[in-house]
Amino acid sequence: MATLKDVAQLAGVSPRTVSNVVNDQPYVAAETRARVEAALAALDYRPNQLAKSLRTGRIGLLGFVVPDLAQSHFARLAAEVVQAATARGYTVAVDQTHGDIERERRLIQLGPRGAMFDGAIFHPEALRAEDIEHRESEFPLVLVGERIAGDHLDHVYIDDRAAAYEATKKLIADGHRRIAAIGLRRADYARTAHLREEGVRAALAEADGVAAGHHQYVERYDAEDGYEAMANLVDSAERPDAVICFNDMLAMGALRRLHEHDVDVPGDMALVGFDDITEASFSFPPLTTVAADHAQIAETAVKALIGRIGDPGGAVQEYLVSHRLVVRGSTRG
Amino acid sequence: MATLKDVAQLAGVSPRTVSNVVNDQPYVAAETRARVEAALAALDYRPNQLAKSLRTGRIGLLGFVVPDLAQSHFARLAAEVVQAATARGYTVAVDQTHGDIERERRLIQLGPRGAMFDGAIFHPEALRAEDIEHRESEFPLVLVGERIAGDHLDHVYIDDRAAAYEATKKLIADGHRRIAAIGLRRADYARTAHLREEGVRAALAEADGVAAGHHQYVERYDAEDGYEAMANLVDSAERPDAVICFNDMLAMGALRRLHEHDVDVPGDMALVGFDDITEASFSFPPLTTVAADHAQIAETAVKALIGRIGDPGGAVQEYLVSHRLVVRGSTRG
DNA sequence: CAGTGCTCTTGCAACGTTGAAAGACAGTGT
DNA sequence: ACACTGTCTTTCAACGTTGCAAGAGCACTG
Repeated sequence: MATLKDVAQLAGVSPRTVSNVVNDQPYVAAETRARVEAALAALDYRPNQLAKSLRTGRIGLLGFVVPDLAQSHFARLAAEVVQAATARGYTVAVDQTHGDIERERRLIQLGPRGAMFDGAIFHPEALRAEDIEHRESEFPLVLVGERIAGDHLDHVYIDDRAAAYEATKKLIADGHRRIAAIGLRRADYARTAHLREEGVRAALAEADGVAAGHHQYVERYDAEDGYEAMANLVDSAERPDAVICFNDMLAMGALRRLHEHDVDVPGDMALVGFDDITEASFSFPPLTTVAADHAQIAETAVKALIGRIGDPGGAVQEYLVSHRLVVRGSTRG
Repeated sequence: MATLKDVAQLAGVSPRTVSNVVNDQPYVAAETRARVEAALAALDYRPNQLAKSLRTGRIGLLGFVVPDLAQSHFARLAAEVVQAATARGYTVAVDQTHGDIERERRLIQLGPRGAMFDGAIFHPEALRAEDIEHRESEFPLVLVGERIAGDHLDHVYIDDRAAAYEATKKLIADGHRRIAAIGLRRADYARTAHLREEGVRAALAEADGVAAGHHQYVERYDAEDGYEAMANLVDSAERPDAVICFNDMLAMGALRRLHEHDVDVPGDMALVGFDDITEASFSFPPLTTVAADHAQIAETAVKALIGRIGDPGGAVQEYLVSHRLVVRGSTRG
């Protein structure tokens, strides 16, 4: 692998001049530039990014850390983050925590992998507010997803309360009269779940003649949990005629249970999810769901992170990203 | 950020000794080690990976390059690759080509991002055999997916021909008598498609009284294409009673078309896909599909790549990974 | 008591790049 | 002839680490 020195020798100039040519500095004589460029081509010179980074302090690498890349919500986010980062000259390294709280704590403190990154975008799963409050590191970090950070870290989020409120309103408008939610959490750090719950309750409280079903608590947020939760509802004496699931995987599981019980969706029961994962549009019926704008989240997070890298001391910011209800076959209308 | 030098000064030893402590070298006196460790803790020393890499030549970073991370097949692969690489002390950087052939060509030659990686795992989309034959770079690269490399690059693949053969055999065994395929490609570089086609034809040729349906050519491999292709089959005079789609997204699109035409699956028509993406288990009915072992592919590719990094000149190898038919509701039996 | 071997520690240079600043040269004005 | 300006080029050191080789101290050997 040719270095600046090799090229310099071949072209008969100093390494510094070669560097100037490579980096398009002014004040290089046309004749010299030509000679150097010939040498560059002859040796097939490619700059050593490592050495460059060591010298300049900028690595051009962003971390993107999620619980599990295989979950389509995170995969789509990752795709958009890579896109947005690439457009700005950064490469993205991915890491998975699998919800391991120790790993997440370490990450918050150190940044991923001994901070071989300029900064990171992090979607925590198990982390709590207090973990973030005690953060000492200066490592540039932007949080996505759960809104647990208080005022301590930059954060990109959607208005979960409003989204749940709107989804519930729509079910009421469609004529449903008993509405349950699947996906509540008891733990007080599960902010997102609580906000969605609030939204649902607010909408129900405003409506006349609409009852709340037996809201279902779950441990994880996967299809299995949705399948189990729906078991409690489908044969209940007070079976709801509409159910809001706090993510799409829960809804997928719930839907499977409904199929097995020959419950017509949305005739007998309407179903709404959250996240708009790709599975949602291929279920039968396709799922009505609250879609955050993945591209906008990614774009915002990357921009925020790069801004933070450039200004480590600046004021912490929150970024609100829009959402919308994607109406498909699992609801009427 | 504290450096070896700072720690050395505080501990009253040379930087080299601190390095020895950090890297657990033998021949450090217990007393010295203790003093250095105290200093390390006091200054919260963390090694600069960049400097280390510059010196040692090993970066600890693997590239993983796919057409589009949002596609669940690639997302799952990515998740497993990250897992396997992490277990071996490597970090994974992800890049997307979106099927851009120029980008893929560049990648084959240079490695991603000016080779700021130790090596890369690459799932090409548009690349052809001749692009690889003319490769000059020594950059450690392992291919996954399309088997286009000939003997020029390490490659991890499944036996597509056998997989398609087995799937077709199963349909025949289930009593289907007219079997069509969706997903054929005209271009001669689309090896995977051709192999699957061969497998289907071989199984059909062996069977008595089983006809081939009108095999469908497609441009891309997405739901839209499957939806369109099925339009040609569903109302045809010679409607097949079973269809093999060369990936799951094609099958998803086909399934949607069947729903719209009120065709019972699998009663009136059975459906088989390839890849076992998560969507496949949540469609209605859930999709029977050929599943490659993602974990095994990832594990094999990472191992192969790390091996290649350690031995750039070694003989090129091919790795065959197992597959199996996941039988779900879209087929009988 | 020189020679040998063992443990522990250090100094130096190097990885490939760039920032800072000085040097070389030609042209211009006085 | 001299200072000054502007263009072009180079020198030097530094980023933080580790490989190499040598040095220091000590005990044991013959």
